[in-house]
Amino acid sequence: MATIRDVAKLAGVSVATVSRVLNQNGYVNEDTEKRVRKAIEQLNYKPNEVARTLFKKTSKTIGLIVPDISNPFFPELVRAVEDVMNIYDYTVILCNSDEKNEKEKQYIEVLKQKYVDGIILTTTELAMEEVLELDVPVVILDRPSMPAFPSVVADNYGGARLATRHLYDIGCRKIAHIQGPPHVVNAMQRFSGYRDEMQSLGLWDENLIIQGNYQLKQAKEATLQALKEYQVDGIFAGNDAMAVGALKAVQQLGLRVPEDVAIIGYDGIPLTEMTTPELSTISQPIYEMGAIAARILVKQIEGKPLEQIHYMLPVELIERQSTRREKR
Amino acid sequence: MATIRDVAKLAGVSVATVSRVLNQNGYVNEDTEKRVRKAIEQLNYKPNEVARTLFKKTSKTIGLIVPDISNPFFPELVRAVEDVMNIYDYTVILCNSDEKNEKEKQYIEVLKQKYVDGIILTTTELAMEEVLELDVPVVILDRPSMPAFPSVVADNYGGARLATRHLYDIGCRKIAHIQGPPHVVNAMQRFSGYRDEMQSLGLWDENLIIQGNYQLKQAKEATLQALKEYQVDGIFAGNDAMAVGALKAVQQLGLRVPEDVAIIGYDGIPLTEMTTPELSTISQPIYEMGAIAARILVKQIEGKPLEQIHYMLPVELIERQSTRREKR
DNA sequence: TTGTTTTGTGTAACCGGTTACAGATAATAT
DNA sequence: ATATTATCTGTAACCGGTTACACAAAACAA
Repeated sequence: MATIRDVAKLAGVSVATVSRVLNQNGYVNEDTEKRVRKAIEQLNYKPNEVARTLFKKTSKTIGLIVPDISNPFFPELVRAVEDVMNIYDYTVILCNSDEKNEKEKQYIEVLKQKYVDGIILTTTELAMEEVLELDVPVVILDRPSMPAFPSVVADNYGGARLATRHLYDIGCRKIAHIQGPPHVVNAMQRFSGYRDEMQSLGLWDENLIIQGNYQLKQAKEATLQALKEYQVDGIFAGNDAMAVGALKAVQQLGLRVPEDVAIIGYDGIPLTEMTTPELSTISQPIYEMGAIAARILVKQIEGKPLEQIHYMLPVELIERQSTRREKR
Repeated sequence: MATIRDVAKLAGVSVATVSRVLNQNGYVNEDTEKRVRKAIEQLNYKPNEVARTLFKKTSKTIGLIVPDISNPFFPELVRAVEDVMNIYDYTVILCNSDEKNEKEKQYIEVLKQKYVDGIILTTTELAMEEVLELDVPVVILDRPSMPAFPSVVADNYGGARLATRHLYDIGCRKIAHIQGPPHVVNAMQRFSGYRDEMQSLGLWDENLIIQGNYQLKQAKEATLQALKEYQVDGIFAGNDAMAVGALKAVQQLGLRVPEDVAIIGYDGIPLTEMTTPELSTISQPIYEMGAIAARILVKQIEGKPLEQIHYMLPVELIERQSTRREKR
């Protein structure tokens, strides 16, 4: 691979001049520039990003830490981040934390050693001291955070109320909630929305809470159990995977969806359109969340002011077959 | 951030000695080493990976190019690669090529400039000169390649014959095939398997070929069309998303699955368990493919010999409700 | 006792860029 | 005509590691 010194020699100039041509700064005579460009062309010279990074302390790379890319919520998010970063000529290092603090810390350490210019974190319970110590711009994505860090989240609480209310509107009165892991903040926010709506409807009953751990299978089993013990005519699942689990449980018991039990999920992943019946859901603007996170990270990196630090994006009720029945 | 020189000063030694301690090579006196380690501890020193990379020309980073991470086949593959690379202390840069040659080339260029130690390519039709020019180890994943490059693929041809034969075995005689994009090699291999099996069964009829472009919606529309024009009692879809499309089309026409039309997909993504009825499919060992690709990339990087260059992994028929009926 | 090998450490060049600084020339102002 | 400023280019230090090489002391061999 040709180096800047090879180019300089071939063009008969110093490396400084070549560097000036490359970075389009400082003064360079037109003819000189032409010679340099020709040499670059001839040698098929590409500047070494690593050398550049070492000196400039900026790598045109960011880290993106997600719990698990194979969880269907994240691919679209990751795609959005990558798309936007690509526009700004940044490259994305993908890390799977499995929600484990230890793994997360290790990744952050490695990312810092590699001089990443910023980090987007989609994570639960990162000890905040760690993050505070970061000398790197950070954006917290999907998971609500401390006020100090820019963040992009969707309106979990409002979405949960919306979902619950929707079930009420179509006639459900025994509305169960399948809850995500207690240590995941957004799961708790969705639970709060459900609880508050149920209370204000005068329907609150804590027996109607089902633990699903954000997993299809666990949600299915827990729902089977719950349906045997309590009467239920509507289920609000904390995410779409669990909604599918609930759907399977209900169908397995020979009940009809939505006639006997209506079901609504949360997230709006493509999967909800693939079931039979298609699942109603609260759709989060997943791509937009990723894109915004990426954009505000770039702004921070470039030292530009953020006109807004916390983004709470609205969610949308998507009404499909699983809750479609005549309103009473 | 502390540098190696800070450590050296604090420990009262030269940078060379510190470097020796860090890399556990050369001779270092026990006491000296202790002093150095203490200094490292005190300063919370972490070596700068970039400086190291510049000198050693190895970055402990690899590039992973996929068509589109939000296509449900890839998250698991990516996860596998990341998991394995993580074990070997490599970091993964994720790139989405959208199957576009131009984007792919740009990524490869950037990756090279960043001194990645290797690249895993999941791509269709990269002009091979580009790859050949790579002075970086490469593994081709999922897409069959030229003999020169190590590759990991599943048995597309065999899987397609298996799927087709399965439909025959459960009694189907008018077996349609929903085909992926003609420029994608694995789509064509699956088609070949279908064709050969149909021919050997004496059932071949080219009217039974449906274009689905690997997309759910297109597959659904095309299937609706096809079902109106021809009689069909079995559908083999080139991937699972298209199988879902077919399922929706069949149900929309008021036909029963599997009684009137049996359906089988391809890939074995989690989605196939979420539909009603659950979809039979040809399951590829997705995680294993990714893991093997990562391992042979590491081997190449470390200069170890590969005991095998081309891996063709077996696929498996997963029989679920969409093809479950009494065999005749 | 002398020669050889092993152990331990430091100096300085190197990886491939960027840029502060200096010096030279050309253009413009006074 | 001289002072000032703008343009152009090169030298060398620097980013933060690694390692070839030199040298000294200790351990061992003859």
